[in-house]
Amino acid sequence: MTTRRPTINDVAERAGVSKSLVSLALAGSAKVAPASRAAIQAAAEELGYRRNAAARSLAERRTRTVGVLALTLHNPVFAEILDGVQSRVRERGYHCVLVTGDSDPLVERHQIEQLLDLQVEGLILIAHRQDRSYLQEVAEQVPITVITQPAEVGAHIDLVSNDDIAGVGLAVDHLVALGHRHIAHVTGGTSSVANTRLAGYRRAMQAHGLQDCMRTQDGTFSDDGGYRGTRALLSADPTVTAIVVANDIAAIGALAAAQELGRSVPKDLSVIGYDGIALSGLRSIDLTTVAQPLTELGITGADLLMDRIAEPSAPARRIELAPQLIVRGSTAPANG
Amino acid sequence: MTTRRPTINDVAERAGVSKSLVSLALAGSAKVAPASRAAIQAAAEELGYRRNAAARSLAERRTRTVGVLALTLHNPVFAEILDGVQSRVRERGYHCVLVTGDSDPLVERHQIEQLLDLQVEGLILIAHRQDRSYLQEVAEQVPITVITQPAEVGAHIDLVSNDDIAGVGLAVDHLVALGHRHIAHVTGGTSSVANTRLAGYRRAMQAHGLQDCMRTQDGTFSDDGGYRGTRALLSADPTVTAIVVANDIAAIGALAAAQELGRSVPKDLSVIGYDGIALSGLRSIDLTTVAQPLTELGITGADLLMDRIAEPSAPARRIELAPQLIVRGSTAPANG
DNA sequence: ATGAAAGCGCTAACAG
DNA sequence: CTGTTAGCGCTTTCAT
Repeated sequence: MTTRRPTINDVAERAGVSKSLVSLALAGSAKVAPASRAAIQAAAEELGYRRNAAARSLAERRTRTVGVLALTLHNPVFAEILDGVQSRVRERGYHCVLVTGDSDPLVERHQIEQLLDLQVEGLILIAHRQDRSYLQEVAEQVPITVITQPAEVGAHIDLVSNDDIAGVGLAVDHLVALGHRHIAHVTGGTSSVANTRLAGYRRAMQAHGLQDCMRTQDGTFSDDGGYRGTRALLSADPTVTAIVVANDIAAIGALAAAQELGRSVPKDLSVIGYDGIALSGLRSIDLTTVAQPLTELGITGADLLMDRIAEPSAPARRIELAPQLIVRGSTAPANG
Repeated sequence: MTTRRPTINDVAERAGVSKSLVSLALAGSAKVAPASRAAIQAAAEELGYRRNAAARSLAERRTRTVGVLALTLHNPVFAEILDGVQSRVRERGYHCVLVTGDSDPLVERHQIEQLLDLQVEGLILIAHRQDRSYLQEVAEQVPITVITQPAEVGAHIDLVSNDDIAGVGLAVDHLVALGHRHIAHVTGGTSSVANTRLAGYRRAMQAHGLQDCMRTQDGTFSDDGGYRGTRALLSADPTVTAIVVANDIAAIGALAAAQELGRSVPKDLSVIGYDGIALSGLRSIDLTTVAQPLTELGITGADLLMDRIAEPSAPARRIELAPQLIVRGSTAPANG
């Protein structure tokens, strides 16, 4: 620990060869004599040698590293997307450096700058908070793939998202099929994701000729937002029999609000979430939800980025994945 | 993006000075003439220059980076600890590289090796799965701080953990005060953390003279583990009136199991969790729990590591933080 | 206050 | 198959 780390020179000296040969051997080249290879391996082993990643990337002029920014680690939805991202990135021979902005655009931007300093070869942004022009600027330096954020993205940026319009449609369809008409929406706030889900709600309600029954209430993507929104909604309008909440975490808050107001779920009130996090399936929560293909979102995002790194001038791709309704115990027929 | 990134030489040329001066100016040295400084700043700006972290660490022979390994990102308990770690590490002028082993010891080890290749100056392990001898070996190369894992740690390794023995004691005390005697424990499995909590349970029960009422059931630290464990327990022994579950996530599973078996919580059965994750406070969960000072655990861990990096030969420190009982709606008087 | 020169540890041609 | 020679982009003496 106190002593200097062994370098490739130390290994070369000990093995009695040149350092280039050590480099070759360590890279697994076929044209190193078995004897030399063995000597080198032994020397490296004995010395506890590990190559210096900084020196390596400097010499190779590439870092084999991609930066990944997740909005927050507190919502498990990101852990699930990250599973996909990390596994695929590693499969393709790159490393991930993971950072969060804790939902704060400034921190987020600072983190992105850090990643850029690290000379990441690409950037994956999972539900970022940056504006289009900044992203565009960054995209000029390094390929970017955005996961989950349909709007706010400029040219040259690859994108994979879930089809939220269709997803919220699934939710509304399900409720309508159960006989509900007074279906309200508790929103996720003002982000582009929240807006898209709101738009999906409006479109679906209209498609069912239910525009006169539309009712929206401001909320956030947090437990508390869902709780407050639902309380306000139910107090102001007791005719509501079903609520589409902007995400699962907020829907869990909605469940609590309903319970406090004496509305039994699903008998008196149906509640439906969005995301499909593992949590929603916990038996004590048992939330009907629209599941995004979370891991696949991550895998696809990683593929997009790695493809672009391999071929930077390829045209930008926009992929939309299909959501899936998971019916659980928080929804039931109206007037049940 | 296609064009080569500007280097310090480009900046120097453009500003009409030597690259050493650029280096000095960028480091904020006072002995750079204001005029040169301005020219350099302007040139850097125009070129969109950012210094290459790899080259820098190579020249400086330090990376200003610490590696952080978290057991998994799926349990939000780690997000909360990480908040503390990251904020303090950054405050002290270092960067974090965050990785997970997804609860798999092999993946975990591979990740640690990666971090070592990156030449991190220190390692923070949050609930790792490595054995003592491997850790010891790594600790010879780089300072290590372990968060949350009381046992399994050798010499020269700093440590901060929650006092789980006392924590489980708090839980048992609370239940005893409510009149419970048949207090069972659903364990977290075989990890050292799980063992410590089990030991805490046994000790507390004995302290109350309740050794004859002790009842333990194998579980895991997951929702499912809590669910299965609780089902098995309740089916085998209906006299149990209260359960201490190994962590919050598993306790949420326990809640569901109780409900399915027709035991109403807290009326017929008290359930208490461990960790104090935000989730446990959600109104629809409302779990009584023993809260660890999660953020503080992270901050303290970061401090320990940074202190040791600054002074490698200081004696190892072991810090234990005090847990705190949070009484919510999942516990109530016995025979209520 | 500024520049020249010497590396940091490694890879990558290029000769043999 | 193996060694020599150049850097990669930056910091850091050491002169001036």
